[in-house]
Amino acid sequence: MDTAEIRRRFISHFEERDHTVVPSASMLLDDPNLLFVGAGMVPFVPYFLGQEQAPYDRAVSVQKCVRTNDIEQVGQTDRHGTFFQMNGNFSFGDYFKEGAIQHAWDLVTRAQSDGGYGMDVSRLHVSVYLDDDESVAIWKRVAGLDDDRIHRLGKMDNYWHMGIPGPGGPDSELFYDRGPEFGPEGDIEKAGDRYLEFWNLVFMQVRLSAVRAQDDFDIAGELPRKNIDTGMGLERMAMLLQDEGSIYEIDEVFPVLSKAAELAGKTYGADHEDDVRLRVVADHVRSAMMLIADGVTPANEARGYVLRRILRRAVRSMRLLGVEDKTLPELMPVSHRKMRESYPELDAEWGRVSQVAYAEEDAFRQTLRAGTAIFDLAASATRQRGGAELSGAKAFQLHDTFGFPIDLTLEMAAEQGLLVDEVGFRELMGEQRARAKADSRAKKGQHTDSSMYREVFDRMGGAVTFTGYDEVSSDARVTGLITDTGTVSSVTAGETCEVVLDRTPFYAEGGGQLSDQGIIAASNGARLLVLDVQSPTRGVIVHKTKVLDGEVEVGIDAHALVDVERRRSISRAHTATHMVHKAFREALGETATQAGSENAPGRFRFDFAASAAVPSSLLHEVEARVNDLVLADLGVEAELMTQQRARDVGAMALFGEKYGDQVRVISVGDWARELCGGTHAGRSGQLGVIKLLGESSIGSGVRRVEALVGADAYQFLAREHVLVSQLTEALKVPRHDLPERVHQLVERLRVAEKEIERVRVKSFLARADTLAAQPRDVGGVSFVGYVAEGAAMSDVRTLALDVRGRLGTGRPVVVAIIGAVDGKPSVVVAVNDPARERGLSAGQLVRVAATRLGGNGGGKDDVAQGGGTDTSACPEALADLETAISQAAEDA
RNA sequence: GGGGACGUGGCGCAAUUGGUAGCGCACCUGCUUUGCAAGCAGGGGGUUGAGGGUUCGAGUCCCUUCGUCUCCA
Repeated sequence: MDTAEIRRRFISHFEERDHTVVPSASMLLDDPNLLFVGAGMVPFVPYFLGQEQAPYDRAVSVQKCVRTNDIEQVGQTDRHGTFFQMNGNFSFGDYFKEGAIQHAWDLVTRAQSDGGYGMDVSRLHVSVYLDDDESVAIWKRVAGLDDDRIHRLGKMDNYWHMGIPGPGGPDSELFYDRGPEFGPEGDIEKAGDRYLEFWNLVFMQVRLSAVRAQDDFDIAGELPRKNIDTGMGLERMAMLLQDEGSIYEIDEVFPVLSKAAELAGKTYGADHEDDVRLRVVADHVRSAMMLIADGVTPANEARGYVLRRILRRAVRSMRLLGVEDKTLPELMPVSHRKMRESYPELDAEWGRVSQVAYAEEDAFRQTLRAGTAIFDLAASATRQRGGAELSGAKAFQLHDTFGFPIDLTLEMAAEQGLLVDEVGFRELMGEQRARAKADSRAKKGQHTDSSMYREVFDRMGGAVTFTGYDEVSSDARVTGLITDTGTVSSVTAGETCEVVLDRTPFYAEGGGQLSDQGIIAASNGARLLVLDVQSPTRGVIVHKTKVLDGEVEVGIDAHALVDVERRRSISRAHTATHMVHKAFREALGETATQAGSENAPGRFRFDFAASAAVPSSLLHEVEARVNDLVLADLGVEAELMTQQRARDVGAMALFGEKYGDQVRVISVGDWARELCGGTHAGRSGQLGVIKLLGESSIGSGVRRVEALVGADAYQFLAREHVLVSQLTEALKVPRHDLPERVHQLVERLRVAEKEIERVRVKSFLARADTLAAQPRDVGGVSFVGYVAEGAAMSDVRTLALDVRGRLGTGRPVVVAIIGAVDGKPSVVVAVNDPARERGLSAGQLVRVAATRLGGNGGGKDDVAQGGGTDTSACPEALADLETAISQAAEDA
């Protein structure tokens, strides 16, 4: 049974049993604590935590997941993958243990001809939590299992919680006995390879008040509504039903492995190390493809970094298999062909996905080239020293600074007959890790503590109502006050504090739109100035305020009043952003998706995916297009609809990013539709005018345009107009001749300045002849000392060298020229070879002169320069030089 | 978020303890030649990423900032 069929059967099994089919959420849920969705239940967490009311009692999903904690394990075992799919059925206060076990057992054991998985009952085992007699009884009754097939395990194995105070409960797992060839009969939790766990049923029934460790927590009481959360690893199931040895050999993955083996000229199964590499390639290529499809781009931090690492590990593994040519263009299409049935959106995104992946391979090859050069240097230096081992520090530097992977360093060193100090390398890696960990701990203490928001949330007994789509002022009640010290009951004038209201018209910063500002007026006359509005956790909107006057306490009634001008101005920018987004997609193709934006009063930034700089002609095209549509005065509508319907009407979005049923779609006429939670203008005509200011790069593959809208755009254009008028007046040419005229002027000025410089140097050097004609004899040394007023350092130097040249090398010569600009003297001393042989050094002599000038100097033996601060001392400086020369002559 | 490295003509790179910013390729002009990266002569092109500081003097040392590459979280 192929993987797509397994997922189909899973979904229809539960759909037939009244479960709502929920599409997979994006792996990028907007939770700052989560890199990626790493379990099937993650999108449902707000329901389990009671933060939101689930819109259904029963749900079924197949969730895309990525886990990279044990990325080093990939390929080493049979069942570790970075990307995997979690089949899950969920009950929110509906059926409990009996239902969950019943549904699971039925699907697993029902005949394949009857829509089930048809697994061999004699091979199935289950585990339950130690004292969960209830589950044991159900398993016996429903499945008819004997005691020897039901294993009671402890908290480490069979108790579930989220690691934080909240819901928890025992769980029950289903195992499949793969047979004696995978190990001896025995404890199912120990013999990892023989008994494979493939389905975990979690019975959420208690509330935990404290969690100290997996097996150390306090139970506060029963949950009022008990929930079911299950997870069946789709890849593991496929591996069992297809009777393959590992998840890398199932129908969705193996073709990539096979293609990689073909490219490398290897036979899978022939060599353990090669096998591991092939598995890594097969796994990583698929993970990377799915991540990019969800909107991740390679970067040096957070999610982007994880993707980069996955892609580079794939390329690197191919290299270790002996393939140095580009490999992703060969491999990723294979993965695409296998995954498109379950993920049709891959087809629409394929252009962008492949482009991003291939570009990253190119970037990595560039890094490897640079790293190889540095490695070669280090290797030859090591050999020259007579060493046989590359130091750990060097290996670490290659890795840390130049991104050169350690396994490649090892491989290349081996080729050159060198060892690598791996122990030293790992120590340094450990130090780096410790540094980063210590840092993130230090940061966590002060910032990410959201417990006080949760406290306020619990007290409210529900989410804050956002009224801002319909009104800009609302009556509300103060439900929470938070200051630096935590939650407080009141604040007074002058204090800054965070205010939570039960309902608010204030838009919290999000979706690229900046927050509203305004006033909150309490019923007792106190007023608060709202500076910023954020939503630190789902369901809570926090106003960052300064108390202007009076005293505010929790529970008081208040009137929240948004600064309307600012709101309108921001809304115009937001609508303009949508229009520009759509226009870019028209002009550049659907790959030009939004990568971020900022909507501020009167201006906006729009970042989007593009492989190269956008030509200015295209910018003009986009600008003209959106301004046409501003004039067309299209209506702007907001509408709630299902995800499916949003997709049908062609709304732009990364689908699956929200798990909720309803999404909000903003339409500009019939032209642009986009998922959006922001506020907008009523009609496009209200935007007035949109002016794009320019385009730039903000990272590989991402471009940014900045633009003005409305009054700000008009003012900008008006200022530009004035500027041009001033220029035409000053240059006395028609407007359209301005560029040519300026170009001419600049060119003529350049030529003229060059000519002046040439003449100036020539006339300055004219005196060299005179100076060279009358050197003074100082103790047998021909000495020329001269003060050139107004001459800068470079002129002084040229003159000194010129004069020295004219005096030849027939006798000792010392030339000293002093110039002065802006009251600062500079001096150059030039000495010829015969003079140097007599022990005269330009460096020493210049110090004598420069010291007298109130400064210092230095240089080489033949030419040296210095400077000072006292122009009036020039004659004395020359006199001192003469003394020093005659002194030296006497000593010699 | 925390480290490391690097920012110098269009591109690739140099520049001794701080002491006139150079080289190759590309470009322009002329000559020579016209068979696979042609030669010769001449020439143009730089606020050394930006901003401060130290110094007589900063590409070089110090601080701030921006950007690129990279590792760790």
